Amino acid sequence: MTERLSIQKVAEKFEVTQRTIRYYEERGLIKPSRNSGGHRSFSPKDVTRLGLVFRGKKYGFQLDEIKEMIHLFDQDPSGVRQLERTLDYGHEKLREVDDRIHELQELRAEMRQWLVKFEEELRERRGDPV
Amino acid sequence: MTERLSIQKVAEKFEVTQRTIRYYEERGLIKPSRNSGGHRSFSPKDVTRLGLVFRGKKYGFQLDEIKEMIHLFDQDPSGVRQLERTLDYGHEKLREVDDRIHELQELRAEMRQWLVKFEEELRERRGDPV
DNA sequence: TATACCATTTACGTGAACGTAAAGTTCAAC
DNA sequence: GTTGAACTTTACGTTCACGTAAATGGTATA
Repeated sequence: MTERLSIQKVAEKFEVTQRTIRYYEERGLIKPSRNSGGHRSFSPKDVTRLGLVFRGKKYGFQLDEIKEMIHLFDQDPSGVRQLERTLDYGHEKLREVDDRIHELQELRAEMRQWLVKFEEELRERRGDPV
Repeated sequence: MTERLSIQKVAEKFEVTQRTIRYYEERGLIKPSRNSGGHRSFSPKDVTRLGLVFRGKKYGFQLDEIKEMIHLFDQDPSGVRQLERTLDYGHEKLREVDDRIHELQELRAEMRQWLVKFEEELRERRGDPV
């Protein structure tokens, strides 16, 4: 009794519209199976995969990039060569994520500084003791 | 002799097209001054400001959000009330950045795990010693 | 099996962030 | 002062990630 979900249930789960889910299928990010009547039927694996997609989106990746990444995650490369190529790609993506983190930390530091400066300004105007 | 730049120079500096620069002006993100002939003339301050815009973009913020943020950065709020509101907004934005960093770190951890798994797989197939 | 509510595809619409082309104006160098 | 490159505005075009509507067909329950 594997929990198969309708498109509506999936859409509710991720708080998006059905259109979004269908669009992701259109773009080749997912391929849910169909029942006898042609309705989409989502396996837990399909749902997990969609989770990856939404996470990727949250991080600001494009759908095409996400597509590449999830194909990495769910394919079991046959040969050693293929496995090596896949690993290289994975390391590259990891470095990209590292860079993003680093840049965000720089932005954070800048904002902190700016906030501290303004807080000092506020204390002065209020005449609060330091 | 303050280094005033043409739109072309600025575009080259940031590796974008002139259209992009003009679009940012259209949207109210920058307001470079004009020379007697109506051509845009960018002061160092204008350039710095553009730098903020591109950084914001890199982090995945929308132009409207960036607009709010740079207005925050360069305005000197007059009253204490206004200053407080500005600070609140700043803290909110800082938390958003923190959240993004945290999420990216989670993604990073996942990718690391996945890479380690695949590297083990590769060693096994190669028959390498551990 | 009738009814109400799902789901399906097809296809045109939308906002953000520019691209691109046209027609005219200014600048810089000779 | 003429010429060519750089600049200006105006305005329509494009891609991404969906929104939305229409026409049709499947599903569940009384």
